[in-house]
Amino acid sequence: MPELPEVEVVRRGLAEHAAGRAVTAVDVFHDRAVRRHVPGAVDFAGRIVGTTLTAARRRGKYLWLDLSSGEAVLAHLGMSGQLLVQPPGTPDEKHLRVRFTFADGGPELRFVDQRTFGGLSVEETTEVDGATLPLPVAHIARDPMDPRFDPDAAVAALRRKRTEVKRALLDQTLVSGIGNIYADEALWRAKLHWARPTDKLSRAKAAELLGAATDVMDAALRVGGTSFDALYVNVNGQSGYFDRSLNAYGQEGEPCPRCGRPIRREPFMNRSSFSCPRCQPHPAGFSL
DNA sequence: CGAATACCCTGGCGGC
DNA sequence: TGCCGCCAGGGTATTC
Repeated sequence: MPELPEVEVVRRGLAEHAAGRAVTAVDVFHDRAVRRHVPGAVDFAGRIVGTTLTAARRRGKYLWLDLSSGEAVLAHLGMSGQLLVQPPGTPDEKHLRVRFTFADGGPELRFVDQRTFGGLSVEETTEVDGATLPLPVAHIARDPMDPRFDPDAAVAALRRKRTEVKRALLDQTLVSGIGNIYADEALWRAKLHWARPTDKLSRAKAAELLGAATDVMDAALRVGGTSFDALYVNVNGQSGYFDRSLNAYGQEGEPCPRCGRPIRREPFMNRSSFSCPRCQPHPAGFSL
């Protein structure tokens, strides 16, 4: 699933292959892909055609292309969204939702999304704490790769919560970019069980956890960055090659790389959480 | 008001 | 072999 490192790979691809190009046509093949664009698909296309894509930007898992009109095309990949750069004439992907065609006659930009949790919209931008953001992103916190990310403020925000630590890690208004995969990897590195109460974490432990999340996403970006080529803006919305480096996520029954005990899987928020029973013991009073 | 839950989707895959 | 049901899960609206 695309989390921060995967979305950053896509952003870099767009910066290289889409920025600076003038759009001559936008075709929407599935209305659900633009459902967040309230005025509808025709308005969506009309606001983009005739403009030039001027830059590719990102905050957390949100991605957007600045338009020469002053608006921005906002994208969220959801679970299965891809942005692909494809030569004209390439057969349509089975789940092709939106196609951008350019004045230079070069490669098309295609939004492909099997499960349609992702989508595109054209948005106005606003200033928030010195950053220019599309309106729906205004409430999203800076992510750990943001040059102006404030680790101390993030630690304080995390510890102010009255909830389980993994819920807080996934809360995009505290720190953005972390999803289920990197949350489990960060918790494993910090030797914390996902149900530990946030407000009982020491400042140092919370800082260690956020540092671990930052490190694991940095490592994933370095690996994911090697696996896209000129045609594909991203890596199929998957984790790139980083899945080979996962210590906990998806590793149920596999030995913990640190202590050898089999990794367990527990239900969490209608999905799964993976942890080591020895390195990440249940908090006091925990029961499933 | 903050926290927790429901819901939106589709296809791959395990099991029978 | 075919089909049923489970599972993946981020963000937002709704409920508690």
